[in-house]
This record gives sequence, structure tokens and C-alpha cells, in this order.
Amino acid sequence: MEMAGALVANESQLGRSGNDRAISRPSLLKELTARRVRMTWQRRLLVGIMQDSPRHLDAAKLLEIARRRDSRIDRATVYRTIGLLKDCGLIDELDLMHLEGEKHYYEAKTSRDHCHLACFRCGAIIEYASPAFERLKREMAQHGDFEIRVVRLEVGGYCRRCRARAA
Amino acid sequence: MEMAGALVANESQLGRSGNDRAISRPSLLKELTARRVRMTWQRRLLVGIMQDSPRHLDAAKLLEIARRRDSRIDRATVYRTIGLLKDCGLIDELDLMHLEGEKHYYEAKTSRDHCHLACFRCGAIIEYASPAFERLKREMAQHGDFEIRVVRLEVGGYCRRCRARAA
DNA sequence: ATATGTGCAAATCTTTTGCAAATTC
DNA sequence: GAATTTGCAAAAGATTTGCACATAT
Repeated sequence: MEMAGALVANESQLGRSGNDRAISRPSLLKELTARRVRMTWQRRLLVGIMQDSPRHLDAAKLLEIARRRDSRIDRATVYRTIGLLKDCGLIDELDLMHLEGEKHYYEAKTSRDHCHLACFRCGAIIEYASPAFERLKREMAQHGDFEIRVVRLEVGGYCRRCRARAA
Repeated sequence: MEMAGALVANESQLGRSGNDRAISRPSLLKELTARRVRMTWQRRLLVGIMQDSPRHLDAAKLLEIARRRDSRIDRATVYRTIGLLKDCGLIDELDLMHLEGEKHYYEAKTSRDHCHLACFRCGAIIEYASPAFERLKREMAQHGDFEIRVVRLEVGGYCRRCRARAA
């Protein structure tokens, strides 16, 4: 009995969907202090934004939002903090199929990996998680004899709405 | 970031990953002429290199190799040709987990999609194809109601050899 | 007290672009 | 001959870095 996947979210909100359990996000701040990472107001600010943000942020957007709350924060700090969170494995880095430029997007790691379907036409980002994905990961780890730390599955194509519109 | 050794070439065993048949690569040149794309010696040269190359090339490496055969070729032409091939859906763009910098890597599209396992320690790139991957794609297309054009699955972690070495 | 993090500005790296000249069909 | 492609040089965009100063533990 093959269980199909779930559209986890549409462009913004990770939450619950269909008959899937909710997808949780651990507190980035807690995770950092648990790792005995030094805390500064800059890090608290940035991490707070990433935590709350409903959508995928790129470094520039993150800086912009942070600056609105405290203009003393610098671009370099944003990049350095992103690097820190990445190294700790607390956020994932995405390309979203480079729909607009070469920048990267970030999101707090969720309890279940999910992939991103990017519509070339309207730019919608659909998140998709499924047991088949988990199974594939398990298979790669076992059969490929590989200790998986990060997985990034991105798909480009056309969403239902755009296909209908083009027909 | 880290990255102990040099990027080991393609450690791939495309024909052996998963339990599958050999994977073929259609002739890029034929595909292009079939699409009535104008042919120039620059394009022939670049496409020939991509076709033959056993490993993943980035734009700079591609330019370097091309220049050895004809120094008149320009960096811009390389990028423009890559763009052309991408638009035609004849090559795939990879990040290989950004093991060294933000550049992109390219490979002629194969008859079956495969994913890339990148070892954070030794830099080896292992290619992995499997029916489970095909199944997942089918599921995403059907259940997510999405017309898939490009799929990119990249994994970062530690290969068997490096795990053994670290133990 | 000391190791670590930050702002600033400049540097680096990759990719893109405007335009006149060259090439392909 | 008209449309397209190229080389060149410069620009753009994203990210990183050196260093003197500030901050956290």
C-alpha cells in the first residue's frame, strides 16, 4: 500500500496538509545555545526572522528585514550567520531553480525533508514531502553506502494552473 | 569550507547504480540540428567537449579546454552556449553541493535522471540512479499535478571510504 | 581577560550585457 | 542580404575577506 505524498505548502506556509502529520520546526535559538554557540543581538535578530518567516528568504531580503529592526546590522554579518546556521545543519539552502538570478534561499530545517517544485511560468514554489522521498533517501544511504547530511531535491516545470492557462 | 582533497573526478558508475541498465546519452549535436539551431565552430567545439567529457565541467573549465583547441573562443560564448543547451533541455545544471565555490557544473542529459552524492570530506561525486527515484518523480508529477521539466537531486554527506577513515 | 563576533570597505568570483564586427543560412 | 552570433570590455550580482574595534563569556 503505497502512500502518496503531500503537498506540504504553497509558496509560504509549512504547516499541516491532508492526512500528514504537521511538520515541526525546532527552535533555532535553542538549537544554537544547545551547541554552545555565542549569542549576540545580531544572531538573535537574524535567527528570529528566519524562524518566523513564512517564505524563503535570500540573503539580501534577510538583511533588509533585519535592517528595518536595527539598522546597525551589516551585510557581512548576515552571510556569516547564514554560514553558521548551515554548518550547524539548522537551515537548508535552496536555489529554487534560479527562477530569478543566482542567489540562494534559506529555510529553517523541518522535521521532514521536502522537495520544491518551481513553476517556470508563474514562479510558484510548491513544497512536497512524501514517504517515497524518505524511502529513496534510505535507499541511497544504504545502497550507496553514504552518510547523508543534506538533501536537496528541486524540480522545475509547470504547475497545474499554468498548464491549464496555456492549453 | 572544508574539503580535504582535490575534487576526485567522477566516481560514478552510472551503469551500476541502483539495479539498472546502461544509460545512454543522445548526441548533442544531432539534437541541436534537429532543432534547427544555427551551427558555428564555437558551438561545435563546446558541444563536442561536453559530449565527450567524463566529468562534470564548470564554465571556466569548459572555456579552458576549448581555448586549448582554439584560443579565439571567448568566455561569453561559453556562457551563451551553456544557456542555449539549457534552454533546449539538453544539459543539466548542477551545484554539486558547492563543494568548491558557487559555480555551476554541467553534464549532457542522460536517458535516466540520476542524483549526485557529494562527499564533504574527499569531494568525490557519486552518481546514483534508481527505480525509486523514477517512482518518486512519477508520484510528484501525478499527485502534485506538476509537469516536470528538470529534476535536480543533490545529496551531501560522507562516503564509505571517508567514514572508514574517520572511524 | 581572552577568544570571538562585527562593521566597514574593498576584493573576489561567477555570470551577464551592450555594441560593433564577423558569420551563417 | 538579413538575421544571428561573436569578441571584447565593462558591468552586475552575490558572497567573502582583512582588519581595527566591540562584545560575550
